[in-house]
Amino acid sequence: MPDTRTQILDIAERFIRTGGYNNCSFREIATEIGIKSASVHHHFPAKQDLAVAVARRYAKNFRAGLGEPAPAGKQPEQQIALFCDVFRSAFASSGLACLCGVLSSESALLPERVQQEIASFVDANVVWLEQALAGGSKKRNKAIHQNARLIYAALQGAMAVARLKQDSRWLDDVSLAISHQQ
Amino acid sequence: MPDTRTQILDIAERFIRTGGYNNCSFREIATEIGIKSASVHHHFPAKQDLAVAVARRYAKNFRAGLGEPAPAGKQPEQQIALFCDVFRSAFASSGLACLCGVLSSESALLPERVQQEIASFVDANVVWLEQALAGGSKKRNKAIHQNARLIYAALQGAMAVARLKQDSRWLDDVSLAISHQQ
DNA sequence: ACCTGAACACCGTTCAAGT
DNA sequence: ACCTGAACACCGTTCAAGT
Repeated sequence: MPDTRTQILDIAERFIRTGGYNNCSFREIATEIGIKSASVHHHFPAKQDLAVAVARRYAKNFRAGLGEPAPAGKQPEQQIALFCDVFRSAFASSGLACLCGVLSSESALLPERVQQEIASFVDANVVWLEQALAGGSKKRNKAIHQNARLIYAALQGAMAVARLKQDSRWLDDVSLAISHQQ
Repeated sequence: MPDTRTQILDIAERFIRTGGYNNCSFREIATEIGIKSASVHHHFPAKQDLAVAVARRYAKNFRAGLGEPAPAGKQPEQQIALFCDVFRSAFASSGLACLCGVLSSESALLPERVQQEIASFVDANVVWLEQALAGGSKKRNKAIHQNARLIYAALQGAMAVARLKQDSRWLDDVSLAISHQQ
């Protein structure tokens, strides 16, 4: 049995990745654990503190899963395929979206600290993709820069539509289109 | 001065495109117009009725803006550029996201009728892109199918990040990457 | 047809109080 | 340190009542 703080983070992450910031309620978290909502505030004073903590933990796990920096000595195609597979397996196993994708599209209603946390996670992902596309070398050019953004944006968009239509083929098709253009 | 119903639709669309479904409140709409929230329910009995009406009107305007079906006799590159520009000019002029992109990433918390409305709007967009990529001919193949999905997903994702970072270059970069791979 | 006030169960947040 | 009950202003929704 994880401690209360970890339970709160787990449940909050699930709520946010399911339906966004407003779908994550202190009262529902409390009910699921079996405490009162005021007790959740003891661990995370305000909702933005909880969201920032969820985002930090999520980013750390995501980076650990990918390997950081992008593992050298592999072909760019393999690394890009690995990146795509993170999204595809998340959808296949849990149906949960990327925390980042959900919160990005809600950014206007997020506290600024939460926005900044999500923004730096996006940056980290794009840097990873640029490393992967450069194949471990130091070269960076406009094509790599734009292509990394394209891949990241397309996966976020495809994840959203796959969840909307409950159809993993959207993620499959976009992953294939990405790999074909390498 | 538009009628009350139109005012409600206008304000609701702005709220949803700013921060999603939960960011759109009957009470706030009512306050902005100068009536009571119970009066808004006279025009739209439940929130899902309002959301469906907003989605229908939005989809109609979007299609009218693009020209439907994709105007024949133009080069695919020009038509794809046109599609990208819809997103870029929406961001530049109003900072508002695509209604669809916002609601897609929240789909788990939407009433099913709203989900279906958004899903069919996505379909219409992809069909438009497939027509554009096929250059007016009847030919459809896997590459066109996947590419249309890639373009749509990438623009939705890029819009989300552009709003998160308040940086239109994300949309510019992704539009360029899309045009380069044609 | 259009609007309102009042009620209901929800929400985040605060705070004094308990252990 | 961790939890609670009670209060506050918010939310969608309903409904009887007004014009």
